[in-house]
Amino acid sequence: MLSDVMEDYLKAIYQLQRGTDERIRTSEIAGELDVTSPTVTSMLDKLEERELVDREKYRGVTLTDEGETVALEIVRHHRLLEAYLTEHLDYDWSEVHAEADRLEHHISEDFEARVADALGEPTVDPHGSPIPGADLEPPERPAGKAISEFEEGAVVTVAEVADRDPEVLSYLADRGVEPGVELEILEVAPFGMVTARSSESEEPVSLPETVAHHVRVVTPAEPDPQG
Amino acid sequence: MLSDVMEDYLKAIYQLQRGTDERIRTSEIAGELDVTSPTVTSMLDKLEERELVDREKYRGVTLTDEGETVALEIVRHHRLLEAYLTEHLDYDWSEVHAEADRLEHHISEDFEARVADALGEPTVDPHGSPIPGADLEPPERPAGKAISEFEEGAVVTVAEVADRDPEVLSYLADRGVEPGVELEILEVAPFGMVTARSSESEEPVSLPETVAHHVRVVTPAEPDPQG
DNA sequence: GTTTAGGGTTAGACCCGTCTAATTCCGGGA
DNA sequence: TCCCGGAATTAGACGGGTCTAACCCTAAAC
Repeated sequence: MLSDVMEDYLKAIYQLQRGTDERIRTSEIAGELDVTSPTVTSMLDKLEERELVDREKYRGVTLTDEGETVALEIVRHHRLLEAYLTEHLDYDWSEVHAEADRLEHHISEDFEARVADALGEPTVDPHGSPIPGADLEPPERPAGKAISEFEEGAVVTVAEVADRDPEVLSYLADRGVEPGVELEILEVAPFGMVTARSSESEEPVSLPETVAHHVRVVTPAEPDPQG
Repeated sequence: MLSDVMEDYLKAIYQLQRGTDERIRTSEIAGELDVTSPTVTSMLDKLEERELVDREKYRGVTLTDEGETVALEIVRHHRLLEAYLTEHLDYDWSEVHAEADRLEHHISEDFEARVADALGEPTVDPHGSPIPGADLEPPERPAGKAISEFEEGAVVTVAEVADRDPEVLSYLADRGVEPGVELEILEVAPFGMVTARSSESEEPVSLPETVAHHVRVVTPAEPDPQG
């Protein structure tokens, strides 16, 4: 009987925690959900009360196993919806996020199962992000590394584009940067900007640091390191 | 900027108004939505404030044109979802109502349009209820008449089964009472119970008054009176 | 070891949707 | 016409989720 809002907090904490083992701080959550810090504090009180987060006052929170399970359920809904909308309702890769956000709290278990079935139990969504399984076990770490960690001249394959801004996604899609595409890295500027060329396009793409940060790639030699 | 709850009230008023021109009374809405009368009164204050209902204190409400438009939008969502779930996600006719209720407030205009397109712009849902058009003009009255208004021996075609209880719907579906099926009326008891036999089944079905009330039928001679 | 900047928490308020208890209105029967 | 039962409204409370203003803690700089 968690509210939609509580689920949003748990999901936000999960996303912020992604990859790291760090505690998540009040202000990060506030930024993610676009609310004020006191609002977050009071919600953390409630989540702690329900044993969905572990808390150290003034030092941030971690999800408990139970909290993580709830978050994974929401993430599973979100990513299944993204996949379904893309596959069966002709949505574009760049448009699905907002719709999935609207719906993720409101589908039944039955709906979830039917959608998963219609898609053949997929394990990644259209952005290349892993879809948690029906067992809600925490999935392996995301594939690959941020593109900015590679050197000039490297040839890599896009594994995941985790940005959520439709404008950014359209920009990338227009230039052939999407999961599965091969990229040659042309330049890595000291301030984190990456320039690359997709094998399917003449025009190079420039990815400012904030964007590059969301583009994860694997090398052909190391197709999926799994952590 | 209407809340989900406000939309629920408008939809409830619309459904209760269906067919009639009567004002809808506080207690009817309370019963429909399973809240108390004072709760309804206070919500009616807000809806009146926003000019979504016309109100006469102590005498019930009517939807304004604007209120009706909002209600029609929700009803359109609901019935498109029912049709989509039945057609593309293998839901049974009797199961779709609850899922559509969950989702109807949370789909975008874009989603609505894509679903309508995927279905070929349908005009009735799986229960035979008319789906309001994208223009949100008030649709014609429902087809046909309640089955209890016919006499013994009449042969009629089921146009609509507007009940929402999955148990009732399963009962009817099991005995072949669904839109499009031909029925021979065997008996109409004075207390409103109707017994009939579908052309596809040996067993007659008995419909208690509360169920019969939701089963609307047309005669072959008068296939769709449209009001 | 002190100071201090900046994020975190507490205090207190507000709106929404709901409830129960008390009051008021409406309409039918005498 | 008056009364009365049933329905509607008003009054007041509450929990959820949010805010602003004020205060407090932490950690880094000195």
